[in-house]
Amino acid sequence: MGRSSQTDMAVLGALSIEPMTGYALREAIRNVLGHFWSESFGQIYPALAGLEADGHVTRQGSTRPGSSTFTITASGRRRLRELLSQPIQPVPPRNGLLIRLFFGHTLGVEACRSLIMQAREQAAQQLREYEALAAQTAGEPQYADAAPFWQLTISAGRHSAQAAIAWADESLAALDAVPSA
Amino acid sequence: MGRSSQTDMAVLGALSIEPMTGYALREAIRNVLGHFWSESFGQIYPALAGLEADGHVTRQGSTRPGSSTFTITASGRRRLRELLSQPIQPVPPRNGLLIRLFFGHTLGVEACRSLIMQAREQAAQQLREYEALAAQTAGEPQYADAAPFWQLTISAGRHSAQAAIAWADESLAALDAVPSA
DNA sequence: GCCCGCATGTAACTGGTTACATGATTGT
DNA sequence: ACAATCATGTAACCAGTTACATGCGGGC
Repeated sequence: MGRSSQTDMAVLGALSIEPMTGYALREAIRNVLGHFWSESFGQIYPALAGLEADGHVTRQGSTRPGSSTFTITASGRRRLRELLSQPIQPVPPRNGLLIRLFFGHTLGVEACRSLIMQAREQAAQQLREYEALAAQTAGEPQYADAAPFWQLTISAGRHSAQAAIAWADESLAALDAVPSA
Repeated sequence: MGRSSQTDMAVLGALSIEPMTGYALREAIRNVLGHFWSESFGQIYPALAGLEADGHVTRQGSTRPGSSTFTITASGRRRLRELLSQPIQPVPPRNGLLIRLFFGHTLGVEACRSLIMQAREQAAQQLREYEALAAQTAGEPQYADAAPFWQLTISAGRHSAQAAIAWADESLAALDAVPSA
């Protein structure tokens, strides 16, 4: 199978903004939703095929490779609203950084310090990307009614990156007080 | 199968603090690591069996149900250090809240507002739990050398919850400026 | 005697990733 | 001509969850 309502939601959502090929869809999900969502390659095409069978999307151009774009239908928009309204599926947490720090006494203070610095740099990098993204989003008048919502997601990323940086600085200072084995 | 080095890391880590039964292990992972890690029931026992076969843990008491506790061996501790030193496996993001907000124009302003308020309350609840946890951790002298590291993970949770609250408040204000369809 | 919590395990299923296979188009 | 990129798909595999099956021991 490899088709879940989660994937359907992302695919229909992307197509609700503009019609695309499957390939472009994959790029759009990576580049635009990438900061908070991901779909693997092998899910998008089966999802599109299923959505087409259900009449939620139609295929323009031939079935033959190289040219077909997918367009969302009215029933597809209805389905999208339905999917968006479903309760959020909680994801079981799996934070590779925090579990290593939790066992930091075993891992060693120096390794912990280096992990935290690494995390700090990643967050700083993300922060720069969010700033760029915010500016870019503000400058595209054709998506005026969706833009405020996009800004919410960018703002979430910014807050979380800033929190990560503040935490990292605090933590590095705290580690200085720990006897380094 | 159902056995990954990730699970081994969590199991060995927990047993490095004190010997436990498989059942207690599950509880410990849920209650103590729960804020940033999870292992499902069906993974723990196969992992224990595998670790026993590899000589990383030993079983005290009989094989018969009801009484055996697992203890980490010297080779288990070595293996744990090895696992903790491995590069962090990046988890593909799947944020159910942000993807709904991204398509907020389709979902509707009111539904978005309600999702954000929900998220805010969850974060506030978590914040209270972290405060309690921090106090509790500080008051247990037998784990004195591990406690500073545990505080790091609690601090991470606190920062992230605080960021979520600040973001939610900002976002609710921003939504007031959006024409409510 | 019965139910509940502790304890150990297995089997089936699902969701998701990776790698593979194929071919068209475009630019150098 | 050759490489890179666009494009569509499938098959095999893996990780993780859920539900099921079983039994002991203690309290009501």
